Amino acid sequence: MEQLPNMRLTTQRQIILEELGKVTSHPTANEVYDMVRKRLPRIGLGTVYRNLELMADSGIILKLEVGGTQKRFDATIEPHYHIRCTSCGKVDDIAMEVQGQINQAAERASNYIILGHHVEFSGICRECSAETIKAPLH
Amino acid sequence: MEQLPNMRLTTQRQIILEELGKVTSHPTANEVYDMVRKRLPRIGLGTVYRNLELMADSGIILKLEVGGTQKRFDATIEPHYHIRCTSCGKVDDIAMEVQGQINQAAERASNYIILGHHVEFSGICRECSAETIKAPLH
DNA sequence: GTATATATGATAAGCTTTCTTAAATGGCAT
DNA sequence: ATGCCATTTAAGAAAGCTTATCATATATAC
Repeated sequence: MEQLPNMRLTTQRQIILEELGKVTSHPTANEVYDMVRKRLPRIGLGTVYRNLELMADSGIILKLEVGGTQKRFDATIEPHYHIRCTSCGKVDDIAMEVQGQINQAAERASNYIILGHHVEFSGICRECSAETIKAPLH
Repeated sequence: MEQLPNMRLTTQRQIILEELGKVTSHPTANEVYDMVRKRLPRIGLGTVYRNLELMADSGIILKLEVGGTQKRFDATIEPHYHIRCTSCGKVDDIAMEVQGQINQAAERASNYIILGHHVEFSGICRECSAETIKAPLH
């Protein structure tokens, strides 16, 4: 989780970071790839993955290991929780207080040195619950 | 998350469930495959994946969507939190109280119908922290 | 300017899900 | 019970997502 001393700020990295910062959604690696490719058409998907991973390790961005098929990335690194719609798969930030005190509880309840925690809620978003009401007989 | 009415208890399903119940670790799909194959040598890896997924959807078992490369499965379905060692990747249960009240906080802070939540702590397990002390110059 | 370290893009490999086909099961009317 | 049909399942193949590997290119340090 530390900034590596010899990490260069390449064009690719800069543009990946910029594009990720433009959106408030939590794009998948492939979505980032699509955004970046408009400005760097010759970039490889592997480079996008490698750099998202590296930046997540350095703490510059957040990698969301949430439910669902694909992993997602977030330019906002202030600790915050997420909620995923089990119906459409969308992931939103949730504006609630981070429960810092549960780290101490975890420290007491385990043999681990606690580094942090992440909470993911699951639920049904407003759009999907509206869908369900409109078309309940599918 | 509901038990499907027409879900058969096939031999494959029964043995997958039995083998998963035998261990307290949180095996990956491939580890379950290895265990099951000793009793059903002709079972396909796809069948193991499909059935673990199906049983997780039905609520019979738990699918841990935690960090790391591979997903893990757990026969214990009572709500509980997990902790993952960032050094060796091991996942343990953590014996602390489930914070049910944060679901209400999440309900207030979002437009979602909250179904539940999961907490994953990250930390360094005792074995790995001992390693680090013994060999700090790697 | 040269040596060294790091990054890129292409490719391969690993993990997981989805699709297809064939077999098995359960219900229902003989 | 027997046969028929619709549904469910397994297995294997294929496709999708992610990570690792490799040769080449690029940037940094001296």
